[in-house]
Amino acid sequence: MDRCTAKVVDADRVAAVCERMPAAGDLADTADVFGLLSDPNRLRLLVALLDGELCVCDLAAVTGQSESAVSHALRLLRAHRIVAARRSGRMAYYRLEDPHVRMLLDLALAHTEHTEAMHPEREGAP
Amino acid sequence: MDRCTAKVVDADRVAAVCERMPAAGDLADTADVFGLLSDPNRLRLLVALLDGELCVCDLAAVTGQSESAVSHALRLLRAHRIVAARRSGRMAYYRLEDPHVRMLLDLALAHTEHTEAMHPEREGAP
DNA sequence: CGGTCGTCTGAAGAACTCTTCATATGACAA
DNA sequence: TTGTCATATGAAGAGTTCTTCAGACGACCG
Repeated sequence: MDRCTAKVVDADRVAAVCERMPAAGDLADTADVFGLLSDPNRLRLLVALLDGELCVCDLAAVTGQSESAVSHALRLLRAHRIVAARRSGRMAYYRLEDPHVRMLLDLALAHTEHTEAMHPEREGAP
Repeated sequence: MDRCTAKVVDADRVAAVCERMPAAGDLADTADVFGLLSDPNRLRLLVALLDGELCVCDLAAVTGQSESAVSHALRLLRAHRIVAARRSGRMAYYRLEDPHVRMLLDLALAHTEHTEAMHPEREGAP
């Protein structure tokens, strides 16, 4: 409507796709979620939490990161309600809280395990 | 075995989770894919391509980006085999090529459309 | 052939993200 | 209370990613 200002080849398809396009806010939220899953260390943390809760130091051990790094990562994930903490004395046990993210992880991991070697960094047409 | 060096609370769970942890390479690939989906403009491009191919200028129109920005984004996506180009004269028509990514998009969008307002940036425990 | 159009590319600067170090907090033990 | 442990935080630096600009390339039109 208001966008789509410049030259357009297939105006009808463009209009149809604009119709179907989710709201900017929804797209931003979705992109944020993907962004949280886009760091190998955070991904390791989340995968570790797939089978149940773990404390910070065990998460550090499993994922091979410093406890500080783990704490920072968990803070981010907690702020976005992807993990939640249970405190018991001075220990903090984290669990995966967002079922939506769990599904994304399951789907993504199922595929990368089957899809052997999808080497990036190669160009398109020969 | 070799990692998990420092203090550990629940050694058995740590060992079990380490077992189940995917290879570093697989995790890196998965994180890469999520990273490609983590930019709102790239996400818009991919969503636009869900229903079929579009040329670069129409993609620019639909997503409200400059054609240069679209071209850069498509180059990245092409390098990772997520989209593919069909050339016809001086036009380039792009389509979504990776069915795995299509599934991730479908799953993610289905959820954000249902899940009203998942506001980020709020802390965990009160 | 020369001009224009659609697309692609490289380089540069701005903006963001990640890691680390140092320190803070709050719980528990002695 | 004092010390130590598990976790949390802030700030700074290194590294990465995005956007824009300027120009290149090949295809088509005249």
